[in-house]
Amino acid sequence: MRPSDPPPLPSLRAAGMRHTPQRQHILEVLQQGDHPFTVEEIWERMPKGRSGIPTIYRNLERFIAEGWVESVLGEDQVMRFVRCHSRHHHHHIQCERCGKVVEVDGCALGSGLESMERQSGFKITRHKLMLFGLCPICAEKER
Amino acid sequence: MRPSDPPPLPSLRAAGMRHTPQRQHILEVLQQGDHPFTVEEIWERMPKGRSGIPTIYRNLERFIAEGWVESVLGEDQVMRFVRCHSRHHHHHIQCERCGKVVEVDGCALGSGLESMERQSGFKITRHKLMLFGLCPICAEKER
DNA sequence: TTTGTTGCAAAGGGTTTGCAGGAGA
DNA sequence: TCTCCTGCAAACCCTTTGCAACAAA
Repeated sequence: MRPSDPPPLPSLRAAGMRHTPQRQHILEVLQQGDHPFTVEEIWERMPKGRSGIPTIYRNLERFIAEGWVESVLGEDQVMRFVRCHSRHHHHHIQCERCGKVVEVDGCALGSGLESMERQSGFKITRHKLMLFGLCPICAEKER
Repeated sequence: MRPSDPPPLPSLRAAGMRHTPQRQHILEVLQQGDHPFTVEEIWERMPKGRSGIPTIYRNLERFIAEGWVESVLGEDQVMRFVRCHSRHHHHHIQCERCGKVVEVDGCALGSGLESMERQSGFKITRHKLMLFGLCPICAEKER
């Protein structure tokens, strides 16, 4: 579990991007919230002067390409963006009550993949898994 | 594996819907193709007279509510719709080359879920998994 | 100074809504 | 006949594009 160990902000420079306040802010917003944000939510949280929506879209696209951010389509069919803590294979679990998201390293599928390959005859190359449930705090309240 | 055992067309009547040619056709299109279709692709395949796009959206929404159809967002960020063969828990595997989709009954996660629960502290209640790979035919060509 | 970035405005494109006419039962 | 359903057109809304001004290095 890694609910409270934010990774350092990635180096824009190292990824061949110029450092701009807008990029810094987008990453900070995603960094600080522990749940996915819509583009509009990110925009609302941008400091004074409020950057343009297109800037946010353009940068999210680059951050996703770098593996710093991931997009998830919620049940409400709205696209949201989360900061990826790990660059390795991982999955996100979102709390259905408070929206909090944590990352789980590694893959839950394991031998399940082989069984699905046998069943289907397919050679499985990649997958996208989104998990939903109750975080420890909300689970406690539920009882 | 169940690539070629289409379920009977569901009973519109039993679901409280009137039987209309449009509904029949939408279900038939999804039934016959073994891969997800965009709304436009369904529309192109509608017999003579071509129904309206809104009709397709409205009906897909109802079919999804009935569990007859599932929506999947492809890697190209386009929404597609597939016929669900099973009403039980299942996953779809899509061939990255030919687009064919098959269903795998049951769940590949199994004990992986418990491990993720332990790791995260979350109580996992549901998940959405999309698998990609190569179908037997395309895998053969690949070699 | 050079070139990548931003912001604005407008275009784009998929999806939804309102409403009157039409079809199922 | 009574509703439900469809089709059209328009509205919506999220996302992308073009372009000139701006700022990082």
